[in-house]
Amino acid sequence: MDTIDHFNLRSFDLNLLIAFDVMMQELNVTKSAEKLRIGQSAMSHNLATLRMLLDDELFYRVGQTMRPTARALALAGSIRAVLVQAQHALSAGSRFDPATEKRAFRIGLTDEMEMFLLPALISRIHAIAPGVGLLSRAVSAETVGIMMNDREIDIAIGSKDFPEGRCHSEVLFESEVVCCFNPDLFAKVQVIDRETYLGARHALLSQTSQVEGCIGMMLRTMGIGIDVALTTSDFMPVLSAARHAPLIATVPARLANEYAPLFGLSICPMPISLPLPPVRMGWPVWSDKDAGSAWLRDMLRDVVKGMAQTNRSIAAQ
DNA sequence: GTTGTTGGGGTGCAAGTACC
DNA sequence: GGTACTTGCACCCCAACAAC
Repeated sequence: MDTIDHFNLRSFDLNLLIAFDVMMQELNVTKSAEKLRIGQSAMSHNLATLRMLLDDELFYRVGQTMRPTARALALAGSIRAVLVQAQHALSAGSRFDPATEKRAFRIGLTDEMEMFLLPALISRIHAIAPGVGLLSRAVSAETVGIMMNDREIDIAIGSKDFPEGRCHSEVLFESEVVCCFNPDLFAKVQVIDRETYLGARHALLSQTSQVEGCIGMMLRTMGIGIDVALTTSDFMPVLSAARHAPLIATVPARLANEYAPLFGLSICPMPISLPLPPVRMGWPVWSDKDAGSAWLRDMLRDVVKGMAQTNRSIAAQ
């Protein structure tokens, strides 16, 4: 059995491991500090202490982001494992062993998130937690709070704010939309510029009863009106409509990149900058002490992080 | 046992630096 | 010029220790 050098460990503030772990997730000193609820300079001091103790730069700056060194990458897995184990040990009465657990989680997702996240999430869960299942429930901004309150879902993902006080939330990733169009139906158009966008008819997504959808609403609040020919809650009909009619489909970039080519559609950046809310993950306060729920949140963070890394490598090629 | 002193650790402020 | 990170310095808190 391994022995523990208590004397040496005593000289190492274990909070530094938490700082390291958060830094590995955020790769940003300011955001890590916010997450730990300390000042940005305190976070920087923590990093400096870690660098001195571990005799490695750990994170180095590249432009506006921080990148982990090989040593940091090598340490990340072990440190995360130590922290997860500590959390499990401390959450009395609430243990969760993914390898043996038989349980179904209920996740509230929009149609977009279902297509985007679910395949990668279930693939990851299947690999490490064969007894865990997922039940996807459709949610909207109007229903998410009620469903959490009624314990119909363990976790929800969407772009709307979650009811304050009754649940916690955190940003999973930033939103981005692009324009998709059938080049055969838009003669002489290579790129959708502002003038073309405003002069065209549109197919949009809407999670509410509003015909104009959230994109149309955002544009209206900016004093811009567009001609909306179609809105649906499902993005596949939106893309299909753009394939068969001279319509511009404004859809999330993540889905456009994957599915627009299947419909023979061209993809262009959105010519008008929109204040899109980030995609957030929310969970009810009653699930705070549920180790399984915490595990699922970690899975989602990892899946999103993995997708971001994949996108970065594709962009770099 | 109580009180005062000292030193270490953690944090924030502010200035400096690097990068876009 | 704006944003993000680093660094030096000062402050505060708290534990350890000494003096009474």
